Amino acid sequence: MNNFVNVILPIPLQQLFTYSITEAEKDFLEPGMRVAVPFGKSKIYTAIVAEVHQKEPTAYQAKDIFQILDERPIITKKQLKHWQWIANYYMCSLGEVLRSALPSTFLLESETQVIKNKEFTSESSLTDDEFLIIEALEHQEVLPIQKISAILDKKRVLPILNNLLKKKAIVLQEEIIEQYTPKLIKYIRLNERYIDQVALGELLEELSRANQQRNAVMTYFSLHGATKKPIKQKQLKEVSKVSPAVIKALVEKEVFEVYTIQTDRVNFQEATDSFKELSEFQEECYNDLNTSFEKNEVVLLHGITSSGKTEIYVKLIDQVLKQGKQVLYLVPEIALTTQLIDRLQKYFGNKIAVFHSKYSLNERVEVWNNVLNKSDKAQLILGARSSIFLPFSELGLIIVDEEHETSYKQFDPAPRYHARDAAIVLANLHKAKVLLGSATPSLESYYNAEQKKYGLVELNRRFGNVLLPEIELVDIKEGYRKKRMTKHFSERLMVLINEALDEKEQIILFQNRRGYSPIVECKSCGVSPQCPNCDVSLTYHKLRGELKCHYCGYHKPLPKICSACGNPSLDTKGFGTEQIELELQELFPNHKIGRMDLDTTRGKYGYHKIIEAFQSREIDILVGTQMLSKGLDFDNVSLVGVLNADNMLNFPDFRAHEKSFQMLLQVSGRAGRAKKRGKVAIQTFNPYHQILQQVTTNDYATMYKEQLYERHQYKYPPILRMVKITLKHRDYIKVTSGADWLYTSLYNTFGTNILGPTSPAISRIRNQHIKTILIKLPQDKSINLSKAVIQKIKNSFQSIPNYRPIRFNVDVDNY
DNA sequence: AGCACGCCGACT
DNA sequence: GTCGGCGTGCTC
Repeated sequence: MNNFVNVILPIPLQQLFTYSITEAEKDFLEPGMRVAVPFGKSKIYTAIVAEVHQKEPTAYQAKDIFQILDERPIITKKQLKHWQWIANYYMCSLGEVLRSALPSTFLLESETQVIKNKEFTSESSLTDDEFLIIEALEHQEVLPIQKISAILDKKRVLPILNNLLKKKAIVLQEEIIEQYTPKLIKYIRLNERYIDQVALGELLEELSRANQQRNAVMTYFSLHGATKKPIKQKQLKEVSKVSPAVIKALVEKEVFEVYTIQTDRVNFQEATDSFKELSEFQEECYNDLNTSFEKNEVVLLHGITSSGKTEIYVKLIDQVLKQGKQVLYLVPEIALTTQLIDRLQKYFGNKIAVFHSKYSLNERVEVWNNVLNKSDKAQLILGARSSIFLPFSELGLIIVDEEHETSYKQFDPAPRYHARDAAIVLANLHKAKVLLGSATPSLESYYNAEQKKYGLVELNRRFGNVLLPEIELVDIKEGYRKKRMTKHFSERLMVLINEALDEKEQIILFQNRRGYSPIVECKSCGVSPQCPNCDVSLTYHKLRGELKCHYCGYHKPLPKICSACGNPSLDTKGFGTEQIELELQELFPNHKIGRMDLDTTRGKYGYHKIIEAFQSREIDILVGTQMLSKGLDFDNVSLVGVLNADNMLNFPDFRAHEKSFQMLLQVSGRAGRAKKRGKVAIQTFNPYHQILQQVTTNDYATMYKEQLYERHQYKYPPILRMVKITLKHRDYIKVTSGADWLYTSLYNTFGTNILGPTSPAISRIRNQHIKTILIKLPQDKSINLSKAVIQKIKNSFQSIPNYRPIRFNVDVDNY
């Protein structure tokens, strides 16, 4: 009987691929294992086994697999089901899901290696390039193709290599490179023969003249006696203060032995704190949640900022861990949650594993393996959106914290999934519960709760009855008209800042734009420098004296004269965080100003440093973009200022109002903790805007009602679902005609439910012209059916030769 | 997606 | 004459 496997390859192709396997391989292979398979002319890829079967393909000859890479599945059956759901729902291939889901370390790829043929001698027959290669191979026997390319400084080296191959001068070989390197730590132990007291006495006697060596041995004993644990070489060196040579000498004398243990790169301490006593309201909320979970799979917890949601989560987590089940705690942006990690770590100690993209690949593999092995170290997983892809075996609870955050949605590349929604499906597969938590729930979740699809629990008290901050709107239209502004600060805001500084309290200022100023404009001719690759104005970054594009990374020095008219009359318009920071330094020279935005938080510990400096009160005023609004608690902040609320409100998106409300309330929540009532000042040109009014009264209910009414009126989610199609190409005419064609074909099925084609606000990025089409999925038809139609139209689109090179992205639930 | 193949214009 | 540009087709 012939045996075959269907495998998922990490490429964006819809189909699975079938390979032939031997009888022995059939007995060994299971879905979820990795195999290395030859693909195309020469490459070897890592694939995941999806199915083992006996159905021989008829249209082609299946190739043999190259190698089995695992002894047991590294992907669980539940994961494979979950992947399938994501691929179907978000209209992408399983291969794309695979690429996102698996740490890239697991995806070994072959690299072609060039090896010299030793029997080859007739070097005279070689061309110059060929000779260079052979010469390089004299020094180093094996060279990857890239190196060859570098040596010759040419891109196309394959023809040359083919000639060498013909002349039998070289051999090619595909090498698979294992990327994961376990971290090994050196330990020291005493040679067995000195366990005997007499032998030990003799040893010490023998070392009586070697003071340092004796010292090292004595230190070993005191360490060993104190901890009874294996002793690291490093530790011994540090405590005894001897040089490495001393230890080496003892090893050579066979007094000490060195051995290595593979360790995890990330280790947490044991738990140090016991759980906090819940307040009366928290306790009540906790009980409500448990009651709600009896009836609902998903419960939405709407708890105002500082209501102590985390403490309630902790109690729920503990309850689930005690049943021996795993808990996934999703957070929007893990790098911002060092405070949360610290807190959870105190309660759960080394049961926590953290998973996010700023971790190194090796660290991610370790977390993956720990989860797969159901290790004690990974009972509670704290992670960003991609942690829904970890190989859980027995998930009991998923917490989605700050459920409304947009960073749960992946926009590029595919799979364009929403981690909250994918988490609910994942929980379903595990029969686990989901808790969505937020102070400002997304309309869709609140709607689902209202429709009784989710349970709903509300928590309206701040912990310790701290009052909600007092929010005032400051009209800056007047201020500007009467020239009463101090740079970008209104009189009122200046008063509040001075008051807070006098009281030695800290201040957070929020401006949702980085750089110095978003537009540079010539006062003589009105021309402003644009990015050559994108359809945007360049942002001025004063510190670096540069004009920068925030979309493609293009940058150049600020020109002295206008490139259009030649006059030295360039001026800046609008302002970003950098300008605010500089203004503050001028206005408050005796206070320390900090800035937190994408530009200052690069690197693994970028955030950490700034947050710590602010927490330890080294910084008095912190200026930042929206990243300030996420999950940070500072106990000495009495004032939060929003410099301009209008650009958010006027953003051209159906969710602009909802998002503004959420962001403003979240930033406001940073004000006034423990001690006293905080103050929030929101500067705006339009203080009568209904959203701003709702923010001042913390009126979620009215905001929800009004926004939902509008969504009904204009048929937007959560009333309807949407799919967004994005077309991109370098040729403007090509995309435009493609978009028109697409509109016409979609019109037959969807009629007026299609919006577009439109050029987005930024219609060209990295020299790619963009067109978008929005499809509102009709309520009266099945969503799957509608998606099938879209898929069919996509296929026809791509079979038109002229449109084939146009990039075609489908984004389901593009919000 | 990646990669080979093949066809065409710009240079040693 | 070759190098390298990119359009086209295919991958079990």
